[in-house]
Amino acid sequence: MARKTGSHSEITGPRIRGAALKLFARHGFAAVSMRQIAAEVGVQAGALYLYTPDKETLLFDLLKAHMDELIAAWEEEPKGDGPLARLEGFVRFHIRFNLERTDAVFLSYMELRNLGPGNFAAIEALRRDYETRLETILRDGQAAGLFAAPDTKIATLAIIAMLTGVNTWYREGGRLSRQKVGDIYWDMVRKAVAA
Amino acid sequence: MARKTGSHSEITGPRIRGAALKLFARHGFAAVSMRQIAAEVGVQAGALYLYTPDKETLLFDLLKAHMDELIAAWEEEPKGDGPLARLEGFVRFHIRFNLERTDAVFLSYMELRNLGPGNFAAIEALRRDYETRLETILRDGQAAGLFAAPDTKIATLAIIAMLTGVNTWYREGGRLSRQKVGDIYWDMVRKAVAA
DNA sequence: GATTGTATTGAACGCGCGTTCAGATAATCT
DNA sequence: AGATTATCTGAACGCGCGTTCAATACAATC
Repeated sequence: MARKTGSHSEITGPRIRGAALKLFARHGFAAVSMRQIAAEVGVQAGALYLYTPDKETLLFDLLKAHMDELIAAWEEEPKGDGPLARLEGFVRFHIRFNLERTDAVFLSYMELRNLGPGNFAAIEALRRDYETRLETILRDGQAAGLFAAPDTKIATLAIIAMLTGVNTWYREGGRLSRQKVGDIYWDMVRKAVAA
Repeated sequence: MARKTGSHSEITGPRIRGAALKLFARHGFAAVSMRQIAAEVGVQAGALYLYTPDKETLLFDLLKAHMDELIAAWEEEPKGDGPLARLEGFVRFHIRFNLERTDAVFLSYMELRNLGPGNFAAIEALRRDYETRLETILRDGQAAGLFAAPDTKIATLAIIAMLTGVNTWYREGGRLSRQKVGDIYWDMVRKAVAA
């Protein structure tokens, strides 16, 4: 036996990444075996090595792709006029984007420790890159006298932690719509850094 | 060979829990073997089973003890006069307590998924218990017209996520003292829920 | 319809896993 | 001093791990 009818690498590759993302997020990187991922896709474990050199690289590729997409999506987001509108845009964007990729967000916060030093540094750099975009907004607002955060670096980390926390409790079809969640968090963030 | 001079269960038990806490936090529950824990303590793997029925229970006991201590410590904290002082007390307490137990906090947020349903529910209940204590403060302040959070339940989760985030970046001997960190976060929280 | 190249299988590799338990040793008790 | 009890060792159990690779089946091309 070998390849089944209609199988192609353009299909199997993404399916492997999708299965790995789902299983890693659900059970943790170390708790998921290559055989489980293969079973989810419907191939034998050996076939995975046509698409990744090893298990850690599979994880790294998922994290790297997520961070790249996060930054790219923010770059394509329409920029508001002035720091206040830009901050509102960031708050709503971050919540919206993260709620659409709960597995990848979970992975990014949980499994960095399973990367070797080089891979770890690469993801960390992307994270700092993203954070800097928020901090720039805060500093601009501070300079314009619109904000009065006691420390823009800490405020950046505090806001991101607060917004990312939405993923831990939000459930589709719950008490609040995504729109309303955005409204609530924007209200709190706006006041927290207000002059 | 068997027991070495001066070995006692009152010493080995805590040492096992300490080693497990450190290693689980560092590498993740699934990535740490019973043999590694035993090696850290200086005994053979079999000896661990004098102190825990299995690996998952060892994790559960660590998480349970942490949550119990968190709630007990908050109960013993001097209560401020009125919602505003109580909220300030909570903010400063949460940061201080969590910074003193980084490993346990990390575990509590990362490894819940490695518990069976019953153990998971027990820890979740304790977490909700702790959260309720903050929400009560917010609701009291809201009733007194001191606060104007758009949604006390969400504000509770947002504040806790923001405060717990301190553990991800704070380093001893860094730019900011613990006191200053408390000041900064209290400023942001106070304004975020202000009327 | 034969040839070529790609995608996949299935078996195997050495290794470490969680857990059990009979036996050995040190501390304690009578 | 001798018996008892608490503590720990060391070997073993079956099992699944990540990874490799020759063999193989299919698709595409000629």
